[in-house]
Formats: sequence, C-alpha cells, structure tokens
Amino acid sequence: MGSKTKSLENTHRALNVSGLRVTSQRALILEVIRHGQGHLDADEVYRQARKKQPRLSLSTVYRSLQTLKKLGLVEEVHFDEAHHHYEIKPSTEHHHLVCLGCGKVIEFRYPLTRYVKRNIPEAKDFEITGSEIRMTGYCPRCQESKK
Amino acid sequence: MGSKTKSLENTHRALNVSGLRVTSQRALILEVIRHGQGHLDADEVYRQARKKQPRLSLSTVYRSLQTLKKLGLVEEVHFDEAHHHYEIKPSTEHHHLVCLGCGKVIEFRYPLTRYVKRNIPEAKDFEITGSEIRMTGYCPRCQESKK
DNA sequence: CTCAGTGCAAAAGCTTTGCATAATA
DNA sequence: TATTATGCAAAGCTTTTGCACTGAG
Repeated sequence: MGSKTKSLENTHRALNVSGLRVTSQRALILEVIRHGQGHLDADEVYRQARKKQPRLSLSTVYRSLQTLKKLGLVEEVHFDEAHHHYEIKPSTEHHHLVCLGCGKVIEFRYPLTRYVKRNIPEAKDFEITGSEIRMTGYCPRCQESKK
Repeated sequence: MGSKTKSLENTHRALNVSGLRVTSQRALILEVIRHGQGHLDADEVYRQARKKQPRLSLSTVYRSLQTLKKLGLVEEVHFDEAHHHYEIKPSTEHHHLVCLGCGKVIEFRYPLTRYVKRNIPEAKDFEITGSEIRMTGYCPRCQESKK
C-alpha cells in the first residue's frame, strides 16, 4: 500500500472521529500542502488547488485550513507578519530560518520547549501549548547579490 | 538628571542624526511605550496617547512606530498573528512566553542567534537579521480556572 | 521659508462570516 | 433525509497611503 493511500486513511479517520465529513476539497487541500514541499500560504494553496478543482473558493481554503489545524494534521507557521504559512504537522519539534532574499527555508530541530521548561524557572509550571522560532536573514547567495 | 530627561535626550540625538524631526507625537508615543510596561499593540498605544493629545491620529501612531523601529529605539514582537506589539528595544536578546488566558508575559534571556550559528551547519553562512521565539501556554492560575 | 510630519479619509490586504445551495453520511 | 460543507459576495480588522495642511528647524 502506498503512503498516499495510508495518509488518506489517516485523514479519514481523523475526520470521522471528530464527526466531520470527508470532502474532495479537504482531501485536495491536504494533498497540495503535502506536495507543496515548502511552506505555502493560503493563497498559494488556493492557486495550486484550483488547477485541479477550478470552482474551489478561497473561503473553503481558509475554513479547511482551520479545520485541519484543529485536527492536528496541519501546522501554521509565521514567517512574516502578513501571511500565515502551513505545513503538514511534523512529528518532531523543528523551527525555521527564512532567507529574506530568495525565500529559501532552512529547517532545524531544536527542542525549545524542553529547554525552556528546564531552564526558565517562571516557565516551570506553565502548560505550554505552542512554541515557534522565527529567524530571518540572508543566505550566502543573496548576500552576494546585494553587493 | 532624571532618567526621563536622559532618554529624551537620547531620542533627540537619534532623530537628529537621521535628519528627522522631534515632534510632540513621537515623544509621546515613545513615552507611552516606555510606561506601558507590558507590550502594547498599535491601538493600545493610540488610546493611551490620545488621553494626552486627543487629536493624535492612528496613522501617525503607525508611522511613528515604523520610524522608531528603523531607528532601533523600539522593537516589534509578534505575540499573536493578528497584532504587532511593541517594546522599547532591549539591550540583550530576550524572548517571550505569553499566557493565553490572562495575557501575562514572561520574558527570558536566551542567546538564540549564537546557538543557531554554532549548531546549525546550514546557518553558518547566513547573515541573520532577526530572531524571535514565540511561546504560548497557560500560567498556573489560568490552568486552574479552566477546570 | 522649506520640507518633513500630521490628520483625515479612503484604500489595501488578509481573513472571516452570512446565507442559499450542494453534497456527505 | 438531516446536517455539514461549499461557493459567492459582503464585511471585518489591522495596517498603509494620498493629499492638503501644519509645524519643526
């Protein structure tokens, strides 16, 4: 069985458990995020998905994104202030370094939550629900082209 | 000489060096951010500042915030997606843990840039221009009241 | 006196929402 | 068949911008 089939099954299960329906739109949107290797924003998801389903609406994209986020299938990251970006929820805590020149994204693992729990006294008794590192800069190539 | 006088002088200098003008609006906005101990968003700055200067406009607040940011006097942080928050630029790299229940902000020091430079090979040759950790959760008291 | 800064109103950009229709379970 | 989800259009919110007027240097 291909991994595509398997992830589709997982999606079905996750939706069913929550009493939600499996629609072609939700499947497609998840598919687009999965294939869009990088980190797409809502509009990029919309444009990609419309190639296969031209009547899809942007509001459906937004609503599905929220649904999938709540289900824990998709994660929202914030590379810049203006847009949200989405990725398939990763199994290990990782973060992003984004090049402001070319948009390249470098992912790196770092167990931030554990670090903070261990080293920040005031955080000891916090119930931490989200953690995100946002780093920006210029990759070697873009530093060159700025000169 | 009081510290208020001193910081006013610093502001003057920073503005003058850049060929910018010292206006009552800019001084007031900086004053509000400084006193508003927490981390205010643009609208909160606006409402506070209007108590002293009722004709102040929101666009001036936004424009001043950008100016002060460029001068390095004020820093923009992103506690949630919807708003930007502003604080007087701190001298050492620190980050924030925000309680989703009561809005309390815990600041903690952490030399993230140095860590990443040292430990993430792909980041070695990056010119890093910004780094921000955004952690959210519930403080002990708010965990209680959820029950 | 001159040009940067301000106030006001309008616009822009992303995201959400109301409502009738379509589709899932 | 009973709801849930969708499409479309309109509204919402934060932030930005154009323009004439004001005020700092």
